[in-house]
Amino acid sequence: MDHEAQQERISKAVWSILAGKGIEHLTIRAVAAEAGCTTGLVMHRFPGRKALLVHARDLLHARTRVRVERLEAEAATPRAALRAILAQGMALTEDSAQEALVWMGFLAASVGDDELIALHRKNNRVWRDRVARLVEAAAPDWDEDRRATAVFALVAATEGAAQLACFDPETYSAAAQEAVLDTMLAAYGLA
Amino acid sequence: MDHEAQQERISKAVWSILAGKGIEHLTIRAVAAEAGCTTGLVMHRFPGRKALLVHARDLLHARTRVRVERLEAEAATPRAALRAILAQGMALTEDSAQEALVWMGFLAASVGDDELIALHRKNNRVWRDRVARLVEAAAPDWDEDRRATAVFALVAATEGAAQLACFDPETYSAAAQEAVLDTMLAAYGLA
DNA sequence: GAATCGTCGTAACAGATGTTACGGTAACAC
DNA sequence: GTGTTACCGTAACATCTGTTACGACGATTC
Repeated sequence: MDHEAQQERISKAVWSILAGKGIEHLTIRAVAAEAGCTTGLVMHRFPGRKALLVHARDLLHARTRVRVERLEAEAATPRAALRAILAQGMALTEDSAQEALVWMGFLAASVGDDELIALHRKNNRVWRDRVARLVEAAAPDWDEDRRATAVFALVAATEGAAQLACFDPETYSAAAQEAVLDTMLAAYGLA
Repeated sequence: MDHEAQQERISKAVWSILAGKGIEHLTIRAVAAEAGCTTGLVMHRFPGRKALLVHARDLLHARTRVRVERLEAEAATPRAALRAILAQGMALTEDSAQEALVWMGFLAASVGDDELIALHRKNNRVWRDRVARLVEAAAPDWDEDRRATAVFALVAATEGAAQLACFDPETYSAAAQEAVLDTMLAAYGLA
């Protein structure tokens, strides 16, 4: 009856399949089975397969936004906030490792699709701007080039680390990821 | 007539589709069309679709290996070699941006597939070990933890930067990527 | 109580996909 | 010339996929 709740349940099924089986197995029928409903309901809630991806992506983006905003609000200093939100983006727990897989699924689905690429760019720039804002607060006297480079390095390293870790957690443990984050923040003068 | 040459041509078609249309559009027929042959020939050269992915991946791995070994041989110092091979892994040119997309396609195809994941881990550890060897040569007095963390950071940052860049080259230009690499090497004391 | 509307499950459909089987063709051996 | 073999293109097959259409069921309204 509650359409929004149904959409959310279906989007969670999309995440689950993306993380567990990969984008190649993301079919309407698989989503319906995972969500515990029929393909009919899925198609009544979403106009098509791509809308499924878009909504699941938007929802995940919104979730991480509130999570990150809470971390930011709870942090004592901009530097603590910076570290907290970057750590949140890595694959430190089972859940965040799965999220990294989901993001990768969205990314893989975006190749060759202008609409999804545009969506990715928009969301990713929001993320980068958030990190940039915190870096600016943490080091207000830096010039723009230095800030931009540090932001790029931090965003790239955390994203890359998450990806490496979720495919080879033995080689790249949670402790190793945190060590990377801490040494980078220290090396760039943001610790 | 030359089976190996045919396999290579077909694998290049796989790369092309992976970079241009994404893994979801990687079908036998699309590969055959891209390679300029029939699906019959593709299936005579490869036992199935997954073998297509595996061979294309192995071939790309071998290509980057010889490229990286030449860069390493031509470098004057271990630090120069380190920078050269890491730069090679970023999306600094149109070709390397496409390669980053291809790697992502392989990665996306590996989700939920134990055989492909194992292959990815093996190849990726080879890559990490190569970086580790150069870091060790560049900073022989470091303890193992410090080395491992630096290696992880460098590998993660370059891979992450390549991924960010190939989806949003305006925001993450080649110059910005090189700035990230240089500042990271400097920050970790490896410049 | 009858009509109407929203909700959703079932089934169908057209097209695509991986894979297999078969047939033709050219080179080669004798 | 005839048989044999390797090669590969065509077509078929079963299955899967996204999407659409239709009908049943329940609530609501008059």
